[in-house]
Amino acid sequence: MATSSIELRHLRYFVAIAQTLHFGRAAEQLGITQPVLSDQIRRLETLLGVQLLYRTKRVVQLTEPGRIFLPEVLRLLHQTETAIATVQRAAQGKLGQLKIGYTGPALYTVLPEILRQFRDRYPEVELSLHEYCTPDQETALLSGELQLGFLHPPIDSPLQQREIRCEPMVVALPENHPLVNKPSLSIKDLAQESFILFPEPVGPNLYRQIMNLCTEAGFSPKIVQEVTPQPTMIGLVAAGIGIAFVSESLKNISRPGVLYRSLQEATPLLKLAIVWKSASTQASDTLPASNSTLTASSSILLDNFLKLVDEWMQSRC
Amino acid sequence: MATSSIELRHLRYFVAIAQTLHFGRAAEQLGITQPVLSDQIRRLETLLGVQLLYRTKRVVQLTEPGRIFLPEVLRLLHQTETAIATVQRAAQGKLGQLKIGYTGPALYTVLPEILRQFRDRYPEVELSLHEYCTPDQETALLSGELQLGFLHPPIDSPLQQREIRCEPMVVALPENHPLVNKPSLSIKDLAQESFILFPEPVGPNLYRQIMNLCTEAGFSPKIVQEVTPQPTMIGLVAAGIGIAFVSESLKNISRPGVLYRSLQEATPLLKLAIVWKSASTQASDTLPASNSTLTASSSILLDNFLKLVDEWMQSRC
DNA sequence: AATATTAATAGTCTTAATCTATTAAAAGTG
DNA sequence: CACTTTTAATAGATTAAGACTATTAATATT
Repeated sequence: MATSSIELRHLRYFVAIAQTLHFGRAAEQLGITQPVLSDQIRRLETLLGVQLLYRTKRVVQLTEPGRIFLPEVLRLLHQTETAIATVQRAAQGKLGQLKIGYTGPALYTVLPEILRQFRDRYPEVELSLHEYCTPDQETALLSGELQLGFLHPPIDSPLQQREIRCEPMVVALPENHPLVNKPSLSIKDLAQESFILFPEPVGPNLYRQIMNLCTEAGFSPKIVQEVTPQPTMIGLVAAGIGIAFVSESLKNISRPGVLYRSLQEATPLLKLAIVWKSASTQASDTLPASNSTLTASSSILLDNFLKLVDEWMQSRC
Repeated sequence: MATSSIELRHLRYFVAIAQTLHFGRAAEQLGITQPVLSDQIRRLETLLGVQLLYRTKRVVQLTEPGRIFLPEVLRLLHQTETAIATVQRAAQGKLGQLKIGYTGPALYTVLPEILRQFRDRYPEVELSLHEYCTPDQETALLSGELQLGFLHPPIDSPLQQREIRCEPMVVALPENHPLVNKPSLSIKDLAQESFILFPEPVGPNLYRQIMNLCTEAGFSPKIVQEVTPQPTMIGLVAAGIGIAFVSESLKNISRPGVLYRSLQEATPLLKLAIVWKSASTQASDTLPASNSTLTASSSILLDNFLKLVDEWMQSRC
């Protein structure tokens, strides 16, 4: 009883014989002996229930079903090779999907440059980008929804992180504002001002930093508007609604009607870090040798990304 | 040393485990035992050089390459099934290509009806039709260029044939021709007429028949024009160039200005036969038992066509 | 008629796929 | 914390399948 099913071997053998139309030569080509080939082809025909070859002692020909089968099989074998190549490229981190979170400020500083470099090196890796605020990124990273985050420390979750940038906040003023002409600006000068600020949950740490600075200067800031994207904040500043703290890199996006001033004393600092979940979710550190492969299997894509960020930072120093 | 290569079995096993994420259940589903599955998957990973699964003693997960591999493999297995189904349908004569030759007159009688019936029953068989005159069909059938011919016997080649129709030729006359009013028409009445005839090589037998008839009636026909398609001949008759012998079924294509008259005495007969090359090209009749399968492998499509023609003829009696 | 070519057959050997039984590790439970 | 349950890996034996060599039967070709 022939229990076994059709295997790729059978198909490879069939192709060889369909192309040579000669059992002896086909067998030689395949590196097997002729009786084996005869047997295997017969087995294939039995499994299919279809006669593929018309053979006499002298001549071999494809039957009509065989002629129809051949291109199908060729396509199949070709796709098998493609699939194997694909999975091997994926294993090298040249293929796949990387889910990345980022905050608004990250988008105006390092993110574009890093992403561009990564795409240049790994053009077939799909980068799926999601704008999340820092706390949301933390949970998404822990759940595995994101694999890498560009966010603002400190964070307390058990995640790996690496600070990649730290920039001071500056004050954005409408161009006709009286403080524009003051040679040096202090926090105390802002006591009576109307503030445009982001909502607390979007960046609780920075929010606290700003609040503490004001409190130390002896006042509680009057918040007239809470909005999220920094360009929107700048827009409101231009409209004369109030003043705002924005990250220094926002200066690059110059907007008519808005001027930026640094604070002379202590200033809020916006730190940017990349954060990811440690590969050793399980007790992988109990296994001594296979550690590297475990990390690799977890995500080479991530490793490659981190490596690239490292290189990028070194080239900046 | 792992000499063997990747087989469909490995892929089937991988799919099962990728879907269950459980060695035990996947093995059960596959009808094998769990250690076998573990071993085979490990072997697949070795052959690929890629870790597909991340496994602890407790949990099984797909690695990123594994996730990418899965849909490829599913597609591959699906196409394998499709290819198998295709070749099996081809073996039943439901799929394939049949090359058929026909003469002009066949096109105006039985051919359309038979083709339509065949298409209805075997919609996926591609009928490739070629208009050839009788002698050309003979050589094309012998060389294998055509598998079936609709032509006009007799033929002397060693081909199988079956007469499917025999129709008398009628005389096509311009409507203002004096012979139109004669109650019964004889060959002798045509002695002085101008004839429009097909060239001899197109239908040597019929040509000879007509010539003999005229000779017996004591004259040699005056041929004013040799043209091929019968509708063109009718057109020339309508133009008053001469008279013509056409097959009776041409009456169906009524053309203003042309009238048809039968000959009262002996009349040329146009026989139509289907002709094909015998399946026993080799000495297949020396083998007693496997004869049917040999015929089948040669062309079931042809067999099916012949069977249908048989049915069609019986329904006509 | 003789020779060469070719696919099939017979019989043996070896590999590898599979099985059963067991182990090691991890998670849940009283 | 011990105890049970669950799960994948390991070990060893068995069997099936693939592959090899040698031979045969049939058919062209000379």
